[in-house]
Amino acid sequence: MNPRKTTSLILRVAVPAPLRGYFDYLLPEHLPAPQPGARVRIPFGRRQLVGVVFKVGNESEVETKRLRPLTSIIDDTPILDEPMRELLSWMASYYHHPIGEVVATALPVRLRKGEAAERKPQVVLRLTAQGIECTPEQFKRAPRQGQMWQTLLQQPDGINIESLRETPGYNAAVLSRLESAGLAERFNRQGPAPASGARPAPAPELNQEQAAAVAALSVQSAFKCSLLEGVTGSGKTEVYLALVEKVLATGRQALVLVPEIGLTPQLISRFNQRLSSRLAVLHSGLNDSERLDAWLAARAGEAGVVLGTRSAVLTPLHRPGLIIIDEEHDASYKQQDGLRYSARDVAVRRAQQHNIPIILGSATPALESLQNALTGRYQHLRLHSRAGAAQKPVMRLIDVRAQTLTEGLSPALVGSVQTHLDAGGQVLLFLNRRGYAPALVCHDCGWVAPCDRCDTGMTLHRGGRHLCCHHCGAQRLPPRACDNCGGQELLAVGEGTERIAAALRGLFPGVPMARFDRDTLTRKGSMEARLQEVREGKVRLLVGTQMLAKGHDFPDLSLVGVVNSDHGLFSADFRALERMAQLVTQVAGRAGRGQRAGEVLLQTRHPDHPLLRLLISEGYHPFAQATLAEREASGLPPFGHLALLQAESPQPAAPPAFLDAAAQAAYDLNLPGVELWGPIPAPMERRAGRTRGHLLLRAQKRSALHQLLHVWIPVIEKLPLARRVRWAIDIDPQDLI
DNA sequence: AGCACGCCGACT
DNA sequence: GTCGGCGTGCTC
Repeated sequence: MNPRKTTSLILRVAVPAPLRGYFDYLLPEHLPAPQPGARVRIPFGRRQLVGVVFKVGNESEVETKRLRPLTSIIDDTPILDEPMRELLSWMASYYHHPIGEVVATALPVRLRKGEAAERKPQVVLRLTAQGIECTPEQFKRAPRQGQMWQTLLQQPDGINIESLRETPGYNAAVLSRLESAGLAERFNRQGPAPASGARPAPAPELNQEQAAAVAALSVQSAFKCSLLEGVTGSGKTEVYLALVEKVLATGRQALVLVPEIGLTPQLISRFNQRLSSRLAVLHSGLNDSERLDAWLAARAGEAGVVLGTRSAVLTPLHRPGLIIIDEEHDASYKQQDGLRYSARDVAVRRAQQHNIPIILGSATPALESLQNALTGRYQHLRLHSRAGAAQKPVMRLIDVRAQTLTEGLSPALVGSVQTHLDAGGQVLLFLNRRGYAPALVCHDCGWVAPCDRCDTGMTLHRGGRHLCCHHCGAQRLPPRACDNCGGQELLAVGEGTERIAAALRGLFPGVPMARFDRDTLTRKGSMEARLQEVREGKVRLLVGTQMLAKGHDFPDLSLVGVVNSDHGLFSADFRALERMAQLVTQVAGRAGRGQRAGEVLLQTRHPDHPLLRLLISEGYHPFAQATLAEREASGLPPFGHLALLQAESPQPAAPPAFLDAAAQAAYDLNLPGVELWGPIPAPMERRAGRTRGHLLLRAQKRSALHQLLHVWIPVIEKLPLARRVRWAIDIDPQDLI
């Protein structure tokens, strides 16, 4: 079709709808031409939506008479700059996702709704001249006013009312008394708070390896991807801080991404204390206006450092200078619904676009990243030694096959726990399974209490008095008798953290213990409080799931016991073993970070598994290299590329029918270089009342895969069966479940 | 996704 | 008689 030209301007707009492609609009004569990157209000069907202009021109594929005029222009300056628009269109084409939805995920909610891209004025309280001249004696009979006065006296530029509310001893009445006495006043401040003036804390001296890494990385200013592979405790964060410092000194910004679980108040305050520049923190706890504020501060360049989780990769930067991805292997960088992007991969693309260096850091790199480092595509830097006096922990396997277990614990493990407790150490037992027991089983016939809506059994909680499905959240009371044979003897089989904790209470009475899992840590901040108790030594025994595996420093922890190391050894998901090795290595890294030598014991029923043995005796890196060889032999990532078409529906017949039609459509396209694996039922076929199916696509060359997807997806979309299922395409899928 | 249109079952 | 069920079509 020939593009049609018109005399009036035509705007190509990304519209927030699950439809592929841009939509064109006419510019009404009374309006000035908006800049690319500006938001506009547009009529869409019977609705008014907020879209972003991507192109201003005079041609369209659509007949001019079918084009509608836009309603109004929201921004007179672009809200998304050119590199960001390019990144977003790259994401739309790479992840085969509608551009309008990609753009929407990059915008804070308030901007999505069309609100002005302005920082809301902050209400600030400061002392008046009269207030500054006060003396402590004047507050003798009003101690709470005195306390507030002291606080304000230390901040001559004033304190944001919002943050004042969170300071200890805040009281609205006290505040208004200071104001009515003319000692304090409120005013509105637009824009950034002046720098605190506090001097950053001095950097500790780097060891030789850290210094070498900093030296190697800080000479780069153009695009270069580096893998910083440093064992747990080797002090990667110090390397990051030194590099961020250097980037800040050149007047540029650093973007630092951390896993969801790693963005702790501890980490934030460490960055705050060590860096002179303002820090913008982006995490899930922010409300809409805080998020907009951080976003705008980053875009304006007021924040020198942007620290955030996955979605922070799309934060606009005024003068980008460096990107760091900490724990780059972490699964939380991959979004699992909607736009299924990998923040790590998007970050690499972004660094390339800005022509700036990017650093991927991990003790247990993803095999994809490791392979890139081994082939020389990435610069490979390694930190072998632990910082300070810490030593490498000793790892051993415990064969539990011929042992009598007490609630899943072997005599050898229990004995070691006792030894370490006697020696004054702390002990952590790790088990990646919460609840009391993973199954309720009939002693007579072997029936397992199932979830009604999923193909799985229910987990027992509260000492066995409650059943809960970990996949759909369904809850009910345990049956009194077997549904199958009526047998009265129902047994709790297997162990969860709750049961291990109960067992330890019996085995080590009087030893203070804490359990860390989603069931015991519901409130925000309760994790921090409990961790503080651990650091103070008030807790000697720790039981927990993977939320304990990462990032936390426990100087007195001397023994880590992995209750069950066999998760992932024989899984349907080819990545399960890699993830298990990462988790085991991470949790093992908690031991022996202080002066004590650490010991790590892993209970297993497969002590002869070659890769498990390799991991225990040689460590993660040799394990990863051996696993890479296996992947190469089978053509799996990183030696081949995958895309996954998923479908689900409450009607069991719909997903396979749709996937069959989709597979047929792919064969009909007759494009070479792509293998179709399936359709097959998903490993857990029914989940939350929906039946799920998979069609996996594999190609040796990424380009072949994307060529197929490019023509195939528009065909799938129009399949009549597509309306009967919920379907999604996942590029570079992480979880095949 | 939304939203409207359109054609068949049980009810104020 | 109509209120409303969800199949189908459309959005520059």
